[in-house]
Amino acid sequence: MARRRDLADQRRRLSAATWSVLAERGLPGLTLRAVAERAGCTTGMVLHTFADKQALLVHARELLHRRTGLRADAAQATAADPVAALRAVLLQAASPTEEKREEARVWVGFLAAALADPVLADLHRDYNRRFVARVRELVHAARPDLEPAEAADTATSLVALVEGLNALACVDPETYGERTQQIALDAALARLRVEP
Amino acid sequence: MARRRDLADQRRRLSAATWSVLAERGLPGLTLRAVAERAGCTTGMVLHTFADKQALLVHARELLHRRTGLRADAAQATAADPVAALRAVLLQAASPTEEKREEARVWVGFLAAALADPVLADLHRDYNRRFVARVRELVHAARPDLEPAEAADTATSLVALVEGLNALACVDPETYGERTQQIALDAALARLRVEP
DNA sequence: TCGTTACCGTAACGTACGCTACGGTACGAG
DNA sequence: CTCGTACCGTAGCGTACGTTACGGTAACGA
Repeated sequence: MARRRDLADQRRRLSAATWSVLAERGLPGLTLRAVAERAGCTTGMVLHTFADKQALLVHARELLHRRTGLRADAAQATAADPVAALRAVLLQAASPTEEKREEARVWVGFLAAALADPVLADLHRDYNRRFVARVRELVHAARPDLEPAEAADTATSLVALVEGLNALACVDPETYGERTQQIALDAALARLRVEP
Repeated sequence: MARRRDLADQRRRLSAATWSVLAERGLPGLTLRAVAERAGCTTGMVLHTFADKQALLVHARELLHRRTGLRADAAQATAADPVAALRAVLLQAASPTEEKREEARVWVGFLAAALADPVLADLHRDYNRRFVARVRELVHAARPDLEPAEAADTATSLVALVEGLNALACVDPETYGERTQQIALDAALARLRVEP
């Protein structure tokens, strides 16, 4: 036996480097060499940790989803009432701050990559459906009187609004600033507080 | 003098080929060779028509914007009342049909390309702001009683919803089908019909 | 009809990519 | 301390990219 490595930690570091490069240089700049340089290692180490580039992307995508999921759990848990929980979950999924906007750029990059890669497309679809399901349950908790179909439509609408805010904030953070995103979300949520 | 070419037509054809490749193969598959093959010519002809790849992308982006703008004009003109005009403009900007979904994939591709290319980013921001301005005026026409700031917030919200529907329909057309998109838009527009 | 010239296809250049193979190196076991 | 092995950096392979240069070709004026 010889020296052992922390494989999980390496994968985590390389995924973080992948996000960083993707946010900064975009999809065309996401090369194994760039990821290796950002992680402070070589392409040899990257391809000893992941079988190929797609495996790296898949792991980075999964880890990103898990991270946002945990953040959503936290936001949901600390909220006082169901409406506040719904608002907290949606707000943290949007990208008001610069840090979140970087995450939104990563999200757009993965979305564009998914258009050419069926595996990434499956992941994207799965994860988005899970997010819709979470929002749907929160909508149901906030407004138990709504029909299931109505709650589902509301959830897909809210998720679309959030992802639209993310996409637009990527390229025009001035128009889609923190205040604007909060106002947009609160306006959409206002329909849940009063009877239609 | 010798044979003359229709430069504008060539540019139009190559831009159409660019959209087609971008929708089908995604951003990584958008190579000059693929565009040339789709257009039925060679890379030599492409680079005699455009100075370089970026010029081709910029032209394709501008033409796409002009096309969607004209379609929005048409939708707006045939509507009976301001609310109907607003609804028609937003619906045609969303992607209910398969044909529109292809356009949405192109839109996502350009968005991702804009994250790495400042020129494309400028175009994207400009065009989106113009779309927001159009929607803002339609909102004002539909609800003249709203404060300007309120109308602006409503417009940015509606645009975000539409683009979110587009982005999500790209990767999950089942969840974000024609009916769902219409319901989402109508629900958002319902707030404009009644006094808050 | 013929020469001129704008046009574009062909071929190849340099570069950077994903990926592989091999050799050196550092660590844990004995 | 020393051996053996798991690990990873180095170097380079083949490929495909954007771009360029040049020669052939087709159309227009005369």
